Amino acid sequence: MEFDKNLIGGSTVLLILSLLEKTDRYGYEIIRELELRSDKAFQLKEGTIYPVLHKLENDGYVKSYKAEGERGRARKYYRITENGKKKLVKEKEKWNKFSISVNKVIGGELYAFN
Amino acid sequence: MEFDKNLIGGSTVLLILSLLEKTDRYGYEIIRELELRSDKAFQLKEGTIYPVLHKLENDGYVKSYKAEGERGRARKYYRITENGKKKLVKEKEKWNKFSISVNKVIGGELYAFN
DNA sequence: TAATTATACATAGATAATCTAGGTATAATT
DNA sequence: AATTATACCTAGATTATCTATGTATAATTA
Repeated sequence: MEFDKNLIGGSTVLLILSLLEKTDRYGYEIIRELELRSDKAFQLKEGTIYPVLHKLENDGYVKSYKAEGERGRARKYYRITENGKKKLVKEKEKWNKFSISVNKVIGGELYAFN
Repeated sequence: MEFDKNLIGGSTVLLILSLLEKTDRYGYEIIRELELRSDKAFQLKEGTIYPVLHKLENDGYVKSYKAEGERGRARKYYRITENGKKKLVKEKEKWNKFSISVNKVIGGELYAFN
């Protein structure tokens, strides 16, 4: 496949970086946000998201910092880096090519944002 | 995730059944056809496609039969079954929900068939 | 005519993404 | 005091795809 598993097997990197593009967020929040925005289609597990965030930080695409929340335990916020923004552009391009290709094969409906 | 890995990790089942919906095909042909239709975006390996076809047959979604080709070794054609057609409908629905959700999260462009 | 190439099928083991299942820590609610 | 919600973390299981290799047949090339 031309698409690596980060996209096909997992669009998680694309989704996480997309959220971080607009504002800093913490892991737990990302899960809730994805659930909300996707109408419950995305229900990422904590066991999925935290290792991905660690890898993203390790790869230099995001940078974390600690901050207190109103409730519960202290939060670890993630901010997208310049490299992360470049990565996001590439991931979006891959997703576009991938989804267009799938639609070509399966018959090609039209999908609008709403 | 609501989407099982057959879709997220692999849209192969969706792609293969979509091709078989129109006409019977053999494995090697499916690889070439996907490559062609996707403008080289999909370049499935034989090590991927044959095990998937075997599983699809085992699950009753396709049925195979032998036939001679013009060149090379004898071909093994696959025909989609009634259960396979039902499966395809579900896989398409999942793909639609998935791609719409991704587009909502990443900003929502519009993707047309062409 | 011998070697190579293209076609065509097949499988074992490696790799990697996600999930399961457990754990820790803190504050609010019951 | 116990439970619930928030918030983080990781080890191991599961599974999809790829890598690598092998077999078989016919056409092409040297």
